[in-house]
Amino acid sequence: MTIANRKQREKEEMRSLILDAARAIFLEKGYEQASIRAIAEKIEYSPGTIYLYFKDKDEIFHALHEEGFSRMLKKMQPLRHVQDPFERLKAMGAVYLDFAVNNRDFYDLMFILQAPIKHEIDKEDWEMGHQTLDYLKQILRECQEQGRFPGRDINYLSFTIWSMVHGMSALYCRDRCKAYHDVNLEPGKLMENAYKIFMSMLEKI
Amino acid sequence: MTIANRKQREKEEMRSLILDAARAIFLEKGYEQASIRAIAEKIEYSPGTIYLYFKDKDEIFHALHEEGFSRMLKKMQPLRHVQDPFERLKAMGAVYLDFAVNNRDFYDLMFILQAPIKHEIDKEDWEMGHQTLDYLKQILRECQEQGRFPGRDINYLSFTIWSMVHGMSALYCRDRCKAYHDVNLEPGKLMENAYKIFMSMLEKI
DNA sequence: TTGTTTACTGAACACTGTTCATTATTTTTG
DNA sequence: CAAAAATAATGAACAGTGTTCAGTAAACAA
Repeated sequence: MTIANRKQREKEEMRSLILDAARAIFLEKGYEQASIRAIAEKIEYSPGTIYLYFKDKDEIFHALHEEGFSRMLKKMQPLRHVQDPFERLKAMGAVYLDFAVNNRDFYDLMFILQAPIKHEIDKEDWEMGHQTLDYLKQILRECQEQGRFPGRDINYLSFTIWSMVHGMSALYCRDRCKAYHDVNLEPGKLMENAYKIFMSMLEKI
Repeated sequence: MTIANRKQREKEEMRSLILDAARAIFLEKGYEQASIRAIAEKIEYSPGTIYLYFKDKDEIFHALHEEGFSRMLKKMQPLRHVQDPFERLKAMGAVYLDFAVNNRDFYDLMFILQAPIKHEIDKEDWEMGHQTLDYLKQILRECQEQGRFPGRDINYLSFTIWSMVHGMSALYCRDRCKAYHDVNLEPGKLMENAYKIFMSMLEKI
């Protein structure tokens, strides 16, 4: 069975070779500007070869999409050690924003780009997205058990919070923070302080 | 001078003929999917003609971008009649969200798409965007004069609020509200209730 | 009517994602 | 080991894209 094993391994190696090149190009140029030919050239194969490992451009995209969520989830792991649920909530938002700022193109790919989302966000494929959202809801439930957010619906509340942090991230990713350049405010400072305001609002809700 | 006048008029008519076709196609297919050839075919001219009236695809995009802001600003006009600044703030957010939901593709074009934004958001071109943002800041200042938002920085506070409503709008435009489909929550209901929560948070800040 | 300016055309260029007959390599079989 | 079968990789081709530009047609001025 060693030969079949090797074939299998080589197939996977080729896939990740393509993905490595694709990641670099996708994250640098964006979805539309990244071309299959550029990916092929980077790994020194012909364009046609890529289609032996991926059905189409969207499938490559989708693989990176999953990788993004996997990375984000990994960054959220340490949160489990934060005892107080409200502190954990605050930390989660901070991790989220940190991820968006430091993995700008991954974030864009995961939450802004339209491409592979069309028919899969309500299916199993959106797994890790749901996982993250469920984790947020769980924290909110724990907060409520401690008396916070009295009478608030967890679904609406989670959407409120998600919208807030996504809003900042999306304005950042798509360069709309520049609207504050005239008052000499960098995106980082802007986001940090806006997040502080939002958290102090959550405390008093 | 009547002949030069007519020429001028015809030039403008041609421009808006192109823009009408472009608007329909841009808003239906999105920026990348909309092709110059499709626009040309719609108005029954050759593709080359379009380049006699617009420098490139981005310039067409930019014209629609401006039109979007102009439309949004128009919808905000009635707000001037709302006396209480906090009520005006609430109404402004509602108008913003309403615009995003009912002019989804315009909103996308104005606040999410990257295309023509690159080098102009900090110049005069972003005029109407700044105008809208300044209006928000003005309302917040009036709120503060009435004792609301004590000690809060207007810039950070405005970014907090913008992020929140943009977050919902962006999640809506890019279909991420589907994450709540499993709990039978429509985007409309989601946004309405999340906005209520956010407003009640602003009241208690 | 002639000459000149203006408006428009559509073929061409360099790109894109994707397919597929052809070629090259590797593995299996005789 | 040689031949046959299976697998892998190619790159030309197709239909599409934004954009340019030599050439043509129409409108204007003399």
